Amino acid sequence: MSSQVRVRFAPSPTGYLHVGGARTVLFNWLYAKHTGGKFILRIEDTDQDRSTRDAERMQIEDIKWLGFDYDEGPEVEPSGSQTVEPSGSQTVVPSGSQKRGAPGSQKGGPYAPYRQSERLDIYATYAKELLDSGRAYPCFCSDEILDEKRAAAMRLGTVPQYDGTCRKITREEAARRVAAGEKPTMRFKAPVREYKLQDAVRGAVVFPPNMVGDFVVLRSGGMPVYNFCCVVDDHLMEITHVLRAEEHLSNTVRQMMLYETFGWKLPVFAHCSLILGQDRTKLSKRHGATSVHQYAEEGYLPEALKNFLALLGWSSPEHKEILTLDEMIAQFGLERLNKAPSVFDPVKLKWMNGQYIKALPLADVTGRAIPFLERAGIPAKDFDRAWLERAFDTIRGGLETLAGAPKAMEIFSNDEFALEEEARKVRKEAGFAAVAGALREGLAKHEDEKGDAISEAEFQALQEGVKTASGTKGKALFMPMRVALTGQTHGPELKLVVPLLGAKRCLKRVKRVLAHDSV
RNA sequence: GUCCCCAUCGUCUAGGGGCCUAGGACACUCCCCUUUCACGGGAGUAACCGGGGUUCGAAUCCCCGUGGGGACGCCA
Repeated sequence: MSSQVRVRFAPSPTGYLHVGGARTVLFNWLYAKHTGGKFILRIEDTDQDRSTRDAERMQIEDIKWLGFDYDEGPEVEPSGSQTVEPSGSQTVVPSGSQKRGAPGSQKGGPYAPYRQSERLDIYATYAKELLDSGRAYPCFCSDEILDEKRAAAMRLGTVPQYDGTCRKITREEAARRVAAGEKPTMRFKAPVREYKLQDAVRGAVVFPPNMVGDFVVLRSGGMPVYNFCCVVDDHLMEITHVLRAEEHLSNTVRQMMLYETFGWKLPVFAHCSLILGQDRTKLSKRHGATSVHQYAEEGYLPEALKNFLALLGWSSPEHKEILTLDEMIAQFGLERLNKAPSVFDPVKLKWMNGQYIKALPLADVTGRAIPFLERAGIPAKDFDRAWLERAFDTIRGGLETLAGAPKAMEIFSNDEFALEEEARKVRKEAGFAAVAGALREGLAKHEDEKGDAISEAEFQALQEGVKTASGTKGKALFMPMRVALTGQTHGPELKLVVPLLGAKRCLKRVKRVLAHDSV
């Protein structure tokens, strides 16, 4: 039980969830599922200027849209979910019968709260411990002086780091200055020695002595800072593996110092390579679409996005490209994490999304396309569902995103279509009138005798009639019919389109195209 | 600038001393299927950053160089 894997995703709620974050969630989540461990969501909102509840809500929404559930986190209802017992010391309470406040049933999970802004008293305790033991000290240096010194160090070609000026200040003097209204930060006395990290993806990483100076653990307002909270929380929440992006690699030495002074066991660190934009710099907003939300809106499927992201920095031991979630869970491991950074290729994502649109159960994808159709003014919700699915099935093969559905579905939804450029040329061709005319007669006759419904076979028979009546065949027969029926020179097979449209609408369309000026 | 990390087709990657005249996928080109478009199938173009070692043998191991990235915050 105590050896159970516990991983976490710890975003700062300062904006949407971006694809890099999404991949980090994915890897953590996969690892938890793979090992039968727990996946925890922790909100790192100690930067009060930038963190918002709105952003937090958005990120959680995106995480859920992607299909990730978490075992512990803010606002997780404890009943019904298999919440873990802290240190395995509690008895398991049957789900549903837990009382609020009972051990192991706190809101969100046994290590609640999961929002750092709600854990301030915890950090205060540990900060005090550092101060009392002389491992940290108040620092009264102003921003201006610090900035100046940093700039000077850069110019000199050394690592800009705090010079320890305030280490010399006595407790008495510090107390006096605080009483006088000064607001110090609290700095941790960084030990000067080499630190060796055994990283699960990088291998042995050596941080030389003097790599970092005394760093801030408490802001002047008393608010703790990332490196400090992260360590305290990971320890308290019994996180066993820290899977995060490489940008945190050099932070790790600071965190190791903290683990060391508190005498806490280090979790396993796994720093995966970054995702880069086309220009090979860290993927960011200026590279275009980078938020998960944006991809959702553009008609990408969460399955496709997950699959694509999984292959950025990880590869399947079976060398597969298209993997189901279950396959990913079964095959995921830290050993196959790639050290080299990878460039995000939106073209391949698109391709993969198309693969999923084609492969997912028809009823499922059709359902997901409906909002896109509705948004484009196609009242898909009102259509007969079976009919909609059949229609969607004829066009899904050509779709790369769901956002393309409205345009593709127009062939079925819009009887008042305008002729495309190429279609106009076809209409001007000599044989057009004969074919379209024969088609009109055939459709009128069908409607007269058999009504609106027209089967695939019936349409093909009708087509034979048009063929003989117009004396055309092949493309000369086929293109005019397509144009008269759809206004386009391409699209799904007519024998599939016509039965879906019905004789009546087909007739109406042909008549309209035949009346030149109307289109 | 300093420190850390990284280096296989344009991109994602396989490979971890002989199986490599380097495999797959996206993209691109061509062909086939198709009375359209797409889908699908087939073929093709295209890579081990450079230099030194180690070794009978290096894409693979070591060193140096070069290139790229990241970090150097009272951001995370």
